[in-house]
Parts: sequence; C-alpha cells; structure tokens
Amino acid sequence: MSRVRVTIRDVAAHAGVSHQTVSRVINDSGRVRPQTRQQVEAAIVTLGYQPSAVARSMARGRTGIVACIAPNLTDYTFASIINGAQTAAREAGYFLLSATAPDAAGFTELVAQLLGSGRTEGLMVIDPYVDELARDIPSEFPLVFAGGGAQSGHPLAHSVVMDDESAALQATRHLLGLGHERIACITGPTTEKCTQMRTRGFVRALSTAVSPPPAEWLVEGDWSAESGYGAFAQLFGADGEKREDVPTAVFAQNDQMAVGLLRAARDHGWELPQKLSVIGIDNIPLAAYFAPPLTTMHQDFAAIGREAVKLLIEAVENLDAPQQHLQVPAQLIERRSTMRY
Amino acid sequence: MSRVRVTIRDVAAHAGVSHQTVSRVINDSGRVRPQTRQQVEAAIVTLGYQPSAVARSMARGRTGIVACIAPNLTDYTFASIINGAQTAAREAGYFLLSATAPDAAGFTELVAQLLGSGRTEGLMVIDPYVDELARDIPSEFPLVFAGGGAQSGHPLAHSVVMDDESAALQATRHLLGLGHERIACITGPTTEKCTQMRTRGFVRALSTAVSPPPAEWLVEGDWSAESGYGAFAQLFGADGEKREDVPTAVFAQNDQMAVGLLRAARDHGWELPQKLSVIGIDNIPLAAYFAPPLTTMHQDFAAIGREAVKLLIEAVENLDAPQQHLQVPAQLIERRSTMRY
DNA sequence: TGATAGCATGTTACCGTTCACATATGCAAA
DNA sequence: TTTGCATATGTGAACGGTAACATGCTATCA
Repeated sequence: MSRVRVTIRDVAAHAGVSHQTVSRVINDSGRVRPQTRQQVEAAIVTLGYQPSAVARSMARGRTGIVACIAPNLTDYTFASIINGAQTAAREAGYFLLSATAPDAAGFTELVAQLLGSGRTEGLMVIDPYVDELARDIPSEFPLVFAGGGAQSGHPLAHSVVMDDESAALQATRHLLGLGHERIACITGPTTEKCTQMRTRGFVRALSTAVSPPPAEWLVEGDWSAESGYGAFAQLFGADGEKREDVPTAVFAQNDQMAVGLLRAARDHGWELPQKLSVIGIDNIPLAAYFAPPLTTMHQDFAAIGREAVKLLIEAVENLDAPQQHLQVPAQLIERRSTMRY
Repeated sequence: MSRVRVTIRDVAAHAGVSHQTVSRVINDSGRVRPQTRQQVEAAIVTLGYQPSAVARSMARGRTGIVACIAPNLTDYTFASIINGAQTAAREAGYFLLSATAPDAAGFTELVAQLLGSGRTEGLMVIDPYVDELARDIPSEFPLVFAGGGAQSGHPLAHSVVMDDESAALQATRHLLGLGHERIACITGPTTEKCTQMRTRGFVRALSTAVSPPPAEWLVEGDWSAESGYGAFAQLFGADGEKREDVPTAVFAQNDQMAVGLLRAARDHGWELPQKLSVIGIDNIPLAAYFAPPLTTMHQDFAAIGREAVKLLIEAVENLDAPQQHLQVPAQLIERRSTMRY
C-alpha cells in the first residue's frame, strides 16, 4: 500500500551508474553510451521507476500545469471551451486544472492559490464579469481571457472571443433577409460586454436596413430559458394576443432564451414558425430537437478553448510573446424556427 | 516580469528569525511568541511572500490535487459530476485536475502521468467502459468510480453510482401506472454495465406487472439523440404507420434518446403525448422546453460528484478507509411527455 | 610523446519547503 | 545553587529531481 517511492538514485545504484546518468537517460539530454543507456533502461523497468513530477517541478521551476477559472463547469458554453482547452493543453504537454469562482472574493483567493503559490504557470479566465475581476490578477503571470466578449482592460492579457457584434449582425440580417422588419431582441444582462456587443450588432443591422428598434423591443434576459419564456409576455402581452404592430421575429442572444421563448409561444397556442420566427446564438447540442428545430449562430467553443490555451502556453514559454486578441467567427445554422414573412 | 521568488528564508532574514520559525507561523504549528509571530507576519506582508506549493508538495509528499478522468468534459452528465466534484474537492482543500482519455491506450498513459508521477493523490474515473480500463490502474492508489453503473471489479476502488436498476424500475412503473402495457425500451450500448442495469429494471417491472417484453421492443441506441430518432423507425416502421400491436409508450434510457424519439414521432405527424408516451432518464437542463416537456428520472449528478470526491479524499487521507459503494437514488419528474393510456 | 579536445560519466550544489532533533531561555522546585 | 522541565527558537538534513562543473578516458595532432 504505502510503498516507498523508487528514486533516480535507486535506479542509478541498480544500474551501476550515477544518478545524473539516469537523469540524462530519462531526459534524452547529453550523450550517453548506448550500452549504458540500455542498462539504465533495464533498471528503470525492473524497479518500475517513474520520475516524480513534483521533484521535477521543484528543480525545473515549471509545473506543466495551467489553470482555468470559470463560473461553473456545467454550462455547455463553459464546458465546451474547457474541453477544447484541455485537449490542446495536453497536446502541448500540459495539464489543465479547472476551478470555479462563485464570487469576486473567491476569484481573488483562487488566483492567489493557483498562481501566487506557483502551482500553475498560467491562467485562462472564462467569465462574463471578467472586467470587474481582472484588476485583481497580478500582471506578472501569463493570462488569457476566453469567450464572452472578454476584451478586458488588463494590460498584458491575451484574449480569444467570439465576434459577438458580427454574429448578432448576421443573425439579424438573416431575419431581415426573410422579409422581417419588426424584429425584437432578447438580450443578456446589459452589464456584460458580450450583451453590449450583440446588442450593438443587432441595432446596427436594423438601423442600416430599416430603422432603429423601439426601446420596448429590447428585452433584457439573463441567458436562462426562464428569462426567454418571460420575455414573451413583455413582447406580446400576458395573454399573447397578437396585435398588429408587434414583432414578427425575435433575435435571442443565446439559444436558451430562444428555446424559452419558443416554449412560451407554443404554450399560448401559437403556430411556429408561422406566427413568429426565432433565431438564437450558440447552437447548443440539442438545438435541432426543439419544436421547431432552432435556427441559430453556431459558436465553435472548442476552437475558442483551443486557441486560448495555445496563446496561454505561448505566453508561458515566451514571456515576451506579443499580446494577441483573437476573434472566432460564428456561422449561421438554418433550421426551422425561422421562415419567410 | 520574471521576478525572483520570495522564499521562507528571505522572510526569516527580514524578520530576524530562523526559517523554521516562519514555517511555524505560516502553518500555525508549534508555539510561537505573539511578538515574534507579529514580526514574521509583518515581514510576510512587506515582502509579499507566498509559500511555494511545489516545495510544500515536495517536503510533505502531498500535492493537494486529485484527478478526474472522463471521456470528455462537455457532456452534461460528465460535466455535472465534475462540477460537483470540483466544488467538494475545493471545500476539502484540494484541487481537481480533469483530463480526458479518448481511448484505452490514452487512459493508461494518463493514469501513469497523473498517479505514477505523484502529481495527484487520487483518481476519480467517470467512464462507462471503466471495467475494461480498471485493470490498468495500479491498486496502490486511492480510486473511485463515479456515475454510469461503474461497479467495477477493481479490488480497492470505491464507487458512487446512480441506482440504475431502481431508476429504470420506477420509470417503467410510471408508465405502467398510467395504464400502458405495451412498453418498449431504447437502451444504451448493451456492453455497458449501466445499460444492463437499466434494462434489468425495465424487464423486471414489466415482467412483474404484465409479461416480459418481446425482444424487438428492446432497441439498442448509443445514448445520442440521433439514435433515439433512429429507434422510431425500428419500433414503428419506416413510414410511422401505427399498427395495433405496437408500443404505446417508450422508456428511453436517457433523455437525449427520448428527445430524439419525440422529434421523430413529431416528424411523422404524431400527436404527442396522445399517440405515444415517452419517459427518459437524466433530467437534462432544458428537458422542460422540448415538445412535449419531457417526463424523466432526475439524476443528481452534482451529488454523485460530491460524494465520489468525499470518498476519494477519505481514501487519500486514510489509506485503510473501508471500501464503499454508494448509490444515489433518482427521482421522477413528471412533465407532459407521458399521459394516461 | 605530450598537449589538447571531446565524449562519457561522476560530484556537488540547489530548488523551497517540512521534519527531527538540538539548543537556549525562563521559571519552579529541591 | 542546582536540577529539571516547559517553552521558544535554531540547525541541519531530508524530499527527488536538474544544473553546473569536475574528472577520467580515448583519439587526434603537432
């Protein structure tokens, strides 16, 4: 059970060489006579030696671990970014340690525990409220923001985000292209950068093609399906009585809210998409299985995670790497929740 | 940028004490005179000292990190377990490092890199195919299996799983209670333990109440919505022509497949749930937003993750902790995809 | 044939903690 | 005063690697 660790010196003794020679063998550094190498390798196998990662970290001053902080690990968007990030990290020879920070205080403590303690070499932050938190991150550590319009003001951070404005623009233009002119928008929390960019894209598309939308057609949600459900009453009245001057299409700033809206419309007996076209953003996994199947802007979350980690590791390995801000484009996935007006 | 680390000896020199006294202060171990403690604490603040986690790991032989391996980090089920696990781990003062293993070879290598290298102190495995992989895990490390019927044959592992058989039993009984007698089942891959247990529960409920189901009413899926969609044709014919002797209700062994089946039925113009009742397992986040809202067995994935990590950490801190196998019950969530026959 | 270079390998220190043990100090009891 | 025993603090050695430098040996060349 509590076996004692086989060390590099045990291997050395067993192979009749010095521990340094063993080190050279396991690291493929320096020249070692083939015969010696063989002896050492045999000893390694015999003793079942595995280098201690901790001792290596100690000696090299590198842990081979990068960290990721997100509000939670469950949400599809976060989980997908993390999944892509983890894969890319491992390909680069790193591990990814993910942790959640429920609030600002927890965030600061987490950063200290992860970076200050030298446990991890860099940090990736996935958080819509990152702007408030960023200042607490000491600027001497490699840092990258991922997802959610995180163009933070942090002086040295890299970032990889979706092109929110352009995605919103495309989504709105899709509705315009179908002949809709009265288009409403369900937004995320207006304090979030991501929401602001998407709203800007929406307003811009509409202003250019028709006219700026009336204020009451911008309904604030909180990204949840419930809030999308609730938006229905705000847009169409509690009874769902459809008046003349009401929107014929809605751009929901994410799929969850879009799905909530669809549910509300169906609960009021509306035929969809005849009576209302709805488009979302994200392309969540079961988007095609709602009624009607959801038209949406596909976000490549895995790519965001991948690119973010690549940038992060580049920063870790070369502290002077130039600051970069990448944008990953979104792509229209046309299903059946939108139709010609 | 590349600042030099402030060490415990720097603090000691600054406070005019020995490094050991500083160690005592930061660990609250041994008695230190209040005045001395104050001096040390002042020096810590002045110099901005933070203990090196790596050096501590080295000296203590403990890293404070436990690992988790899952097929991916995206799937709602895995992500939820991991989320719960991460939270519980942090509460216990540990970090959780998650990694994915696409295949058996990758799994074995991962285990070596995580446990053999001493990087992590214990391992939690979330994997439906765990039985095949378990033998590769050396038995001297704390190990726990979580989710997916993972009652592996590993001699020393703990496990936390859903009570699959009983959940299936309950789901089937719900349909029986509504008057259905012709009930089909869409299973997961039959090689998985989890599938086997759920199928057993299904067959048992049916055998007790009515009679064992005919073989053609057990359709094998792969957990995906697509496979649920495909199951429709197998059960009801490619044209969806409903004959007399066909099932009136389907128990899908997870929500994804249930949702796929619902979609297929709707695509064939079936009115739901009048023409077909469907129940799933999992209670995925948007289950209430499908058409019709999905009746399902709620799984508390977070609890599974939490309990699994608790067991794991117990095993880490006390190697002689008795082996435990927990089962977390599922709970019926009645929505509108099932109705009286 | 001796100086020299280069290869193979060994020696020693170091990374930043904790641990086990040693030592100094103060105070009470003999 | 001496002994003894806390209490407070210091010293040196781990932990298991890597890095820098030292050494021994062989081959090459003047």
